[in-house]
Amino acid sequence: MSKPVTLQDMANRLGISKVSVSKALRGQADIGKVTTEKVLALAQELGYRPNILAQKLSAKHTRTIGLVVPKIAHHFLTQAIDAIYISANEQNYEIVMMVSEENAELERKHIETLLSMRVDGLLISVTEKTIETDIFHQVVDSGTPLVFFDRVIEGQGFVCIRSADEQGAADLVECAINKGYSSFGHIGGYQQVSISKHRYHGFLRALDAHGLKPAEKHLVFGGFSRSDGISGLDKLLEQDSLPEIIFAVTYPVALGILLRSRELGIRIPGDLDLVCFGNSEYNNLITPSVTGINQPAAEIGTLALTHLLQQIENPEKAPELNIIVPVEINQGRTCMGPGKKA
Amino acid sequence: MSKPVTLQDMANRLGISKVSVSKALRGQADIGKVTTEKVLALAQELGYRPNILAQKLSAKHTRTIGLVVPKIAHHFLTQAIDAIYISANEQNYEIVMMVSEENAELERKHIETLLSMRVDGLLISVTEKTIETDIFHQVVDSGTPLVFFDRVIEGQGFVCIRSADEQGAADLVECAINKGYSSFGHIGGYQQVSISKHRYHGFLRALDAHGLKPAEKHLVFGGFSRSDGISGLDKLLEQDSLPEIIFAVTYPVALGILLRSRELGIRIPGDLDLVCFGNSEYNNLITPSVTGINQPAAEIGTLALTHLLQQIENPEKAPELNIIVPVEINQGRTCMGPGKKA
DNA sequence: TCGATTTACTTTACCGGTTAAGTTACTTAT
DNA sequence: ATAAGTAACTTAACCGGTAAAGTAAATCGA
Repeated sequence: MSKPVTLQDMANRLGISKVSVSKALRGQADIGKVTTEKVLALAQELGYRPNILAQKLSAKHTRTIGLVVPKIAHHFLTQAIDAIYISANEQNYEIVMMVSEENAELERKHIETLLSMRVDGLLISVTEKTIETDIFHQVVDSGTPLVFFDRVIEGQGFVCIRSADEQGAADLVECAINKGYSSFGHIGGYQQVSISKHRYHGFLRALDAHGLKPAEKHLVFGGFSRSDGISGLDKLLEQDSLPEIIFAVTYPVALGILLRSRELGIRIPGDLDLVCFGNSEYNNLITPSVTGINQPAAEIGTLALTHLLQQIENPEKAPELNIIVPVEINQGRTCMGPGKKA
Repeated sequence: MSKPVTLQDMANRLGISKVSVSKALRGQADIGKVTTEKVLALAQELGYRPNILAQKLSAKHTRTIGLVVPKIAHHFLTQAIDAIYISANEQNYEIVMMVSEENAELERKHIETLLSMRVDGLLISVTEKTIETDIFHQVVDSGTPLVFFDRVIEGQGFVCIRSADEQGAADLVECAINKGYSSFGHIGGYQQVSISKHRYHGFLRALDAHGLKPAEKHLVFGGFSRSDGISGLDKLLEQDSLPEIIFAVTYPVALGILLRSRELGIRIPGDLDLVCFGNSEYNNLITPSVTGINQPAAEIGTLALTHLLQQIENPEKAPELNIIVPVEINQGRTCMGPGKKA
């Protein structure tokens, strides 16, 4: 349990000042060759490791980025986080990630902690329950660059990077319409969350463009997970009829629908068809594979970091910016045309 | 871009010393009620946030744990990480996670950085390529508590927490033997990695107990990912015959085998059967679902953190400890008995 | 009534680095 | 010969906190 070696320790041993040691380690020119080599050798021998806390305390910036995500066991986020870590590493920045567990209060607490750590910037994907936005304004006002990604807060002057939720949903529904479907249902997310709203709007827009309208009874709103898909389908089954096809707000919701329908003997595709926003690495292994949307998670993560670093290096207050990254349709076997089995 | 407020700033404004401000903020008894309230009010007004770097610099410990994982887009690890974050948060510890990307050199670099950050302890799951162990010994020798989880380093005096790899593999293979299989292949991991070795040994032990032995040509060793399953199957196909059933070292490897066999028109189950160590949340949606092993990821994560915190609070050098958490078989449809289709 | 407490602060020192501003001996240019 | 440089260090000061020791005024006890 020996205390770590400090500059002073080494200085004492060599009979020089700690500043000389510090300079020698950093290869500054005003330390003699002989001394420098002695210092380097001793550092090696004693296993000297600079105290980063001390270094950062006197430095102007910390080369540390705070990352706040609602959860990590989530296909999209996992990929985005991965990309962020990789890019940050390349740029020699450290990431301190905190998980808000879909809890707005914890999210706030984490942000405070990260500010206290004097991170150079923050990357945030908000919880599904975040409503208060004053903390985010505080962050920006205090001069800390902030970029939202995926789950963003729009219209309040922030920098936001997200998937083309509305356009993607519209394209997907359009694609279904072109295959001949005319009766659509939606199992959506809470409407205060930006992605839920966008996806629902895209759904309505595409239908509207073809003179279609979903039946009130075919619309259900809830959370983003598998269980919400299960309960969503159950709610639809309480009605007197099912739509031909359901647009699910997330991939897990679609899986919930798939599972529940299997239990109930409803064939998908055939009795009921299905599209969703999102995908998973397992999709081409499940039967039926779900027709959905590929989100460029890695790209969004990298882009978010890039924009953040840009702000950090360019310390003027960034104006509101909404970057919307296009998505693509992933053809599965749950949307083959009305009444057709795969 | 205003500089953050410091104790000194507030002290100047109030005409008292910064130490008084510090004490007031921490509610120490030797500051008068009136002053304390003034300080609290001013702190609120100015949005004071203590500089954690400075706090930690003078404190003996940092209440920070370093976490090093080989990757995050990995079912088991994602769950374990999640559990670690949750427990750490409960215990008021911060986690700094670094991702080694299955790269031993990066792993080493990350560990150095974490030590430089003066973390109170380290939680490590090693890369699939880690061979050199001197850095880990350095960590322990320097007095920093260290706990390995999942991918551990055994027999070198460390504290390790992992799944019952050998027993689980043996049980799984035993179960297959009881269904009538007698010709086994293995697509395994690099043998320097503990879990690869254990799973392979469990495989051999179960076979041996029944007087069976795998053919040399039916053994392939490589990495842990889907691509390794694909290339592994390809290697087996270069031989003159396939085994009846393959034991894959991880779930992703099993998926790789599944994908490749589908491409090649090899029916699983039927032409070739399959079991593996591991599982995923999508397994019961995949056709065929893979017969495998459920690992208690969250439990292992929590346990690892618990043991680490125990060491931190109890600073005697921990003796070697190997905690092996039991696993269970998850019945899928890829091991129904020799030659049977699901 | 005077030393002993108590109250409410302040001063000093330290955590382990970095930067800026000296200092000293040795060269070099004129 | 002497001002001016230069090489190789050292000292002082700062980053923003915390702990320990010091101090002055007010209160207390016998």
